[in-house]
Amino acid sequence: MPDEQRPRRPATMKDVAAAADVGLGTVSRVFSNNGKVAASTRQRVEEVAARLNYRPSALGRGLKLSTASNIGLLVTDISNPFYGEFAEGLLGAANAIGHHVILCATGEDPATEREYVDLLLQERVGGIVAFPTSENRELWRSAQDLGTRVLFVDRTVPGIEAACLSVDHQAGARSATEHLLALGHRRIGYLGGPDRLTSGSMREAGYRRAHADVDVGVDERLVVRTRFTRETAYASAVRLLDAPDPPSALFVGNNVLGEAALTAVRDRGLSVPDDISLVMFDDVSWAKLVDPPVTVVAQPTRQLGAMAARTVLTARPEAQQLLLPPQLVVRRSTAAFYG
Amino acid sequence: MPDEQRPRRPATMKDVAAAADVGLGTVSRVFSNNGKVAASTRQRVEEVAARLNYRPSALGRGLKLSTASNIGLLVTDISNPFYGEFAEGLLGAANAIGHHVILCATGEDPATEREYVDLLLQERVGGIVAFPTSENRELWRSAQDLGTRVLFVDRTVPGIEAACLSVDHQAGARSATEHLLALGHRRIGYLGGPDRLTSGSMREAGYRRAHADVDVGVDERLVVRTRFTRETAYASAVRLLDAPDPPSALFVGNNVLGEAALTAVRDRGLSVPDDISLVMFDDVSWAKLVDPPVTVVAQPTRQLGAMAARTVLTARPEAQQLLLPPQLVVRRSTAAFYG
DNA sequence: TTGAAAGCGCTAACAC
DNA sequence: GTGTTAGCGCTTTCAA
Repeated sequence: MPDEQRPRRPATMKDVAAAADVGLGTVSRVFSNNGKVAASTRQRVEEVAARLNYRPSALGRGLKLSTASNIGLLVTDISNPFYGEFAEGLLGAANAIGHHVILCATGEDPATEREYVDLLLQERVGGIVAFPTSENRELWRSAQDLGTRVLFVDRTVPGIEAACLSVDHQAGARSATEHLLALGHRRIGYLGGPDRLTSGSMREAGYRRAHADVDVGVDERLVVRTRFTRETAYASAVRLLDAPDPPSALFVGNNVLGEAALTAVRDRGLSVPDDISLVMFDDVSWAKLVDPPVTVVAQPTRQLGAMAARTVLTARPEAQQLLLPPQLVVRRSTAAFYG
Repeated sequence: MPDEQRPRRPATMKDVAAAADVGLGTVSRVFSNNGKVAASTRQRVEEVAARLNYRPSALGRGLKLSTASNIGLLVTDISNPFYGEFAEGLLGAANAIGHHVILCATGEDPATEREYVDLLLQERVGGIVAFPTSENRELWRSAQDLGTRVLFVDRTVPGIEAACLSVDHQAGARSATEHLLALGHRRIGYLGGPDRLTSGSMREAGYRRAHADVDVGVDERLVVRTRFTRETAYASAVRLLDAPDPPSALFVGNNVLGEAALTAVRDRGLSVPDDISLVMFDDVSWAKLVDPPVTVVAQPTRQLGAMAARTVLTARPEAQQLLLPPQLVVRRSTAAFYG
């Protein structure tokens, strides 16, 4: 008995055409679903194709149409649950319109970003959905010049006109801060990301705006910006808590920072919300799981992802802004302050 | 002043060749880095290419070589932090060897899985790394017949010989259960996934094995299998806790189940570990954040992902098993039981 | 070391 | 309705 036959070479359209005794065009019409094909012919072709284990090559098709039908997703860290949620939403919507998603994680590193975008451009993706570092202006311009749709999420790149999808960070931060101010807090710490990032600076602006609205001054020693790594975030949180005249409340800019802050608070032996109130941007699963559950600014993360998938392929370079409202979810990590 | 020039059509190798006044082959040699090219020629070509904003088309290249240099990753839910960690590890390693990753999420649905694998096959990916549902045998066989490398992770598909990478679920579950038994627990609940999944049945086997080793019987009413959705998991956890003679300890099979169990325990007004001890498979970030921190069986998740990337493209169909050891991390959710 | 040419699998335009 | 054909952008002989 001979070796089981394992075709090294996948069947091509030509093979199918020959086996079904029809022309190449006919097979193409069957699989691309346009043009007329007699029902009987179609059936015969499909049978033959199934027998040959034929799958149309996206490579051949893409080359001919000179575009691949997939989209690139550029996040900073897919193990961050926020990006996980976003990706899940994006994936579902992309699949619904028949597009594959190529995933890239930059780790906030501009060089890695450059490398990945270059590769996506080589793949001739139809569009790129990105949480960009704020660098690489030339690169993004090249991408647009090449005809690749670009949709930024949460952040922008100075000098680049591109569609941008985002939650209203400023409004979210403002409502969180207002919540704390209304509870009587006057010394509210802010732990945020690098202000080079749009989302970070908008959140900080919201925090300041809320203070200004009620004529409370911001103590600059209580405003700390840090990179999104566990170590630096933790160190920054500690610095905030150890300030000479420490804050009675803390507003943290995302879930990674929130983890760090919560850990630091615990390590300090402080209790939430008795010693310090806590509000976090992003409603990740653990916010409800810890004790007390954390008051958060919730983003419609999954919808954001789905919307990105639906938007990116039609994104016009003329800056188009899509702003979704976030929502304050009050839980038990925030309490009234009696000075 | 005329409109800024935005080439609708990306420059091709031919354009570069013409502009640099060399042959097509020469340009190809420059960018594919094989064959000899004079240094001066190379430089000229590179300059011209940069000026034209040229990027080699992966489509053309893939068609010619009849394989795309990317790999498909098929998870069930990328918003699950376990898959996020895994993907992060995979991405890093794949990037290091110059491969793109196409991400797919099945939601444990065989039909969705079929759809995605079909698409990956059409894309002519070099390999597929999958956490498969246990169905679709024919599909996986087709994939292998087409010459696509397949690497299963954590699970297998009946009837398919494929390389499989996994943590030693049985050993992990066993050590978790032994830990509880050593603490004096005799009624240990098990909340696991569907036993159709290899990982689930291995974990259950480990749980049973630990009992057998010390001659403690397993009360079948304390063994509950559930789907990985929040609702069903929560309902199952409640059922376990409300059993007539409830368990004094609980071993849960993954982080989603763990979330559900913890929530159910809280809603029941029980306290951990006084009323019930808890061990979970997967060391996700919130395990350290909740109070008390949860004892877990930690997987080297990121390494698993990196190893998958490095393995998949050489994976031989002859079943090859790679088993990594998990590690019990004792924290404060488990305590001695004094019957 | 370089140029010319064939062809990878597919689509679309055209002829029948 | 269906067959034929000309490329899409690239790699790779084969000559020069």
